[in-house]
Amino acid sequence: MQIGELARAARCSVATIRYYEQAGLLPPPERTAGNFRRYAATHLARLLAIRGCRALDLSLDEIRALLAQVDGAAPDCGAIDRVIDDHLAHVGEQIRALEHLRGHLEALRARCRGAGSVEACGVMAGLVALDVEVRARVHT
Amino acid sequence: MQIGELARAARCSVATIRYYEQAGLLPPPERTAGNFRRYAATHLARLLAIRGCRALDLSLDEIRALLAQVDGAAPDCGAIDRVIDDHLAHVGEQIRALEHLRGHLEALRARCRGAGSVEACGVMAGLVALDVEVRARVHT
DNA sequence: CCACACCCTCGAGTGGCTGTAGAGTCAAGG
DNA sequence: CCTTGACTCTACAGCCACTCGAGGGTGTGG
Repeated sequence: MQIGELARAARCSVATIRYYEQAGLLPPPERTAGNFRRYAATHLARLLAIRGCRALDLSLDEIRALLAQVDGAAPDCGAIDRVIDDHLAHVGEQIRALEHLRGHLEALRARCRGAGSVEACGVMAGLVALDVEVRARVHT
Repeated sequence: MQIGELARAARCSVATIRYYEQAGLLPPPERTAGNFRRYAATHLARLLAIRGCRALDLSLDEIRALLAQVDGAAPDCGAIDRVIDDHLAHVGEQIRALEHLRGHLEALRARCRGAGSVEACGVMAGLVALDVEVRARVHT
């Protein structure tokens, strides 16, 4: 299987696959005489797992840790669960933060009902007075 | 007011202020004889508005558009509201996506209740079979 | 031999900052 | 006058998870 076929099978771009290889997530495959990458079924399985993790919004670092567990001498199911649990907590936090944010936005929106001029509207004034934490980056 | 004082007043870093200036969000202030930036009250108001927008997770591009409206000859309150509305829709979408994600994570988590070995656990198998769209980037 | 689809590497760009290096400014205290 | 220390300046590199482009090579069908 060459890279384009693998990309189609995993529904990601060719560039992404090469990036994962360089990032140490996907082991370097054999090469043909013409220096093309030639992948085996194991590569597809691993790539699908990586894409599955990405779909769950795990960072590449978290995925690396997971894969290291799987590859390790004594793979531990508990460690995997811990990553999932941590991530679940993290996602819950993000949802809460966004809902908080939505509340602020709605309150701000309610200040203006087509007043016309910016001064009469009050949205800008509301922005200046906003005292919310700037939202935490997704992965930190 | 020099930059450190402004940073404390707006609760952001000095580097962030310089970055906003370079990004064209904050107008370049006067300079002292020693080349230090000297800010006026108008700068603080504008910076607070920018930080308010960032707290609402507006992108710098969106903020630029908002400020251009405010600065323009015929500032239009409707245009401002449209930005807020668009962003509200966007935030709603993000929340929905995250809740969807949480569902998947919980389902995956339920596959393992401390089975012990990775093979028995089934989380990895679930990952490979996951067929979710990789989550859309926040600003695209 | 040519067209065409595919592949290769390398480097730069994205957003919204943060951090570092190396130098300059300024007020207070000795 | 000199030093100390807090503050400031510019310029550049790094973060994440890719994406895009340039400039070339490979492989297959006509």
